[in-house]
Amino acid sequence: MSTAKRQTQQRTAIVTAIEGTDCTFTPQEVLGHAQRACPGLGIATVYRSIRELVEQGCIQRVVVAGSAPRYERTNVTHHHHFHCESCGAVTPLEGCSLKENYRLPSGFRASSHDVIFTGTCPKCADSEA
Amino acid sequence: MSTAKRQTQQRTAIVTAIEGTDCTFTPQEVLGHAQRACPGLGIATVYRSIRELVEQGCIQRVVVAGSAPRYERTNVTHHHHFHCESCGAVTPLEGCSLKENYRLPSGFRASSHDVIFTGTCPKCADSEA
DNA sequence: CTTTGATTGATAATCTATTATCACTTGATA
DNA sequence: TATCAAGTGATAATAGATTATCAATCAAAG
Repeated sequence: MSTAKRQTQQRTAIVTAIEGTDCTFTPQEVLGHAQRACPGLGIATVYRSIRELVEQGCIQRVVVAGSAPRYERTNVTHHHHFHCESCGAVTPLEGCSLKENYRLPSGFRASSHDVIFTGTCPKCADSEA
Repeated sequence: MSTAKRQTQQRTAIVTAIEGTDCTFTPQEVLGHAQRACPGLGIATVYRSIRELVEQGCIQRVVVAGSAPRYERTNVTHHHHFHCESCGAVTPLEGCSLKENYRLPSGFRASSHDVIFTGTCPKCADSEA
């Protein structure tokens, strides 16, 4: 996963941070992780790299509930998401929960689909109990 | 569906406009429809009424792709959405396309779920051809 | 019909995400 | 190593959605 012509500490740190995520991420989260390897890193550079990676098709924007816009690597297997209303975490759910034989009404052509479950994650369910 | 104490032309027009939608709507769309019955209507009043209706549980916020935030009546039968990348329209899809026997990993408790198909709607597919 | 506080419209303000600007820094090449 | 355009950080600017403000209006009650 390369972002552009020059290899800079910043880009390396950003790409490494993104590759380290297990699911979706926000620009702010990337900033936080990448700053460990690259302390002075600024948010503008994160946005620049994210835009490049989107243009390259390495990552894509995904929409999860009312939270801030998120991105996700495209080189991951098909999966869906669980959004915890309590802690805000977005967790990947393996596999696809759609009916195998589901068909859209005639005329509709879907290039992709998303399934988002909303509720309470195990961690928050425990702390509530 | 009432919104508050006084019955005003504005609230009536807004509620009527919302009841007339077949699926999701944005504040701007409500403004446009309600202004037919109530010409001077301002966007602030639409936002005020929408907030009241959300607090009353009559409508809820839904998230559809990268489009502006949308709302939807809660008194509709369970369904999902198709988002046309070409024209931006959001169309309701009857029924539920999830596997009947689908179970979340242990520990997760979902209070709701959303399925969003993205692609081309019949209208746009026709005009492309 | 008068009163009065709820409601409204216009618009300024706010909030958050994202982009543009620009002087300074630095990777890659000669 | 010297050069120089790509890249960067700080921050101002932008954009869009939503909320706050406030004087004017109006529904409802007497």
